[in-house]
Amino acid sequence: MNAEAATEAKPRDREATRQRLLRAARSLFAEHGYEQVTVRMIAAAADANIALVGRYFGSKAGLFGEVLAGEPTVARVIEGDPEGLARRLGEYAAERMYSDPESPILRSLERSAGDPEIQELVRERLRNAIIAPMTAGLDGPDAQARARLATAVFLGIGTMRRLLGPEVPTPADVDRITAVFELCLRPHT
Amino acid sequence: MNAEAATEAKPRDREATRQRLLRAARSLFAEHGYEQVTVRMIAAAADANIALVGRYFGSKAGLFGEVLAGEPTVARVIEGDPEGLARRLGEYAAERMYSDPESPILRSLERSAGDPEIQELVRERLRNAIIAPMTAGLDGPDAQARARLATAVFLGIGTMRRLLGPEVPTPADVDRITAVFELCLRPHT
DNA sequence: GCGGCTAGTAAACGAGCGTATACTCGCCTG
DNA sequence: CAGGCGAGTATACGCTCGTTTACTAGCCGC
Repeated sequence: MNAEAATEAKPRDREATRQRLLRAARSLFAEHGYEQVTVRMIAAAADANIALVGRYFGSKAGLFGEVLAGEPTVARVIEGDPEGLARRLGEYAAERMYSDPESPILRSLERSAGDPEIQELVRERLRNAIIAPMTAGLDGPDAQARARLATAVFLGIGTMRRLLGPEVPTPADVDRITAVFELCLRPHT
Repeated sequence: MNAEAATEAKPRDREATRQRLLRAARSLFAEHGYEQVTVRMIAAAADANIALVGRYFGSKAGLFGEVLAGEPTVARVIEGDPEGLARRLGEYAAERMYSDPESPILRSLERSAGDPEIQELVRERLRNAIIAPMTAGLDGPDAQARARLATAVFLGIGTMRRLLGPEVPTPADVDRITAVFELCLRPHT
């Protein structure tokens, strides 16, 4: 009757333990950001030993990198027809402003920037997984600058939500945010 | 001939030392954010003893709070006629994206959020010094939501600049960013 | 001229961190 | 059934952090 089977049985299974650590890390990083999460928290959440983080991922930074790499969350929003991109971004950002049912790792991007190694990981992820595919769907020479601006708005909304707490978005909010994204992404004034 | 007079003479002057610590802290916090700055760094930069931080400001958090309180930087941009607010925000954000000649403490807002006490300070500062005065210049029932969105864009641009490095803003960028702020602040669609 | 208030100093403390090491135990092969 | 490989564990190491304490030394009023 004690805390034996938290989520599922735990036989000696390297891969299963690895996955538990990965899932726990993903959840915690998304919730609190890289710096605020300790390997002890991750190990406890995964019901695993601290040393296994080092054993399976080399280091905390390595684990974070693997979490980032396995994160498909935003691709669904960004890829797809460029026509509805602004709308999808608007809805996603508005919903993110309200409540965060699934925890997207994107949320940790803005607040994980202490260790230079981590900053490099975040930068690369930001470029390759967000700005690059977004730029690919745009026309014009300043496509990257526009994608960058849209990403800035996206991150900023997340930051505000984190700092000030969620706020129920009205349909008007979604429309306004969508319009902002459209303006960011529009080829030229 | 050794490192005696770094910037100015240093007689036993409580107030002067306090100010040196305050200035050093302001600069470092703005550059690296709260978490990344240690009291040892501050004391070294101020050419003062570590213990004085505790003595004069109570704690590192207290020092940060005093730095925040004495920061008039953004008021100049936000206050003034609401007509040109979007333009001023646009120019400031664009310039901030490019280069940061004077170091505004605002930059540390987004990345200083670990300690709950600090988060509370940042939240309060964000509300009182940015959102509230911005809301005051707007009309309509959703004025605060609009100010909040504009602030989100503002912070997001800062975050991007910090993560990806500065990028030379073209006049078109300034215009686009200004248009974004106008859209954020406009009463209704 | 000197005693006491006070600015400034040096050093250490305790806690928390990421990481590494030495060990135990369960399972699977031969 | 015996042996060993590897998953999992307990624990400690080294470091840095913010903070505190005990001390030194300069100025100012009497």
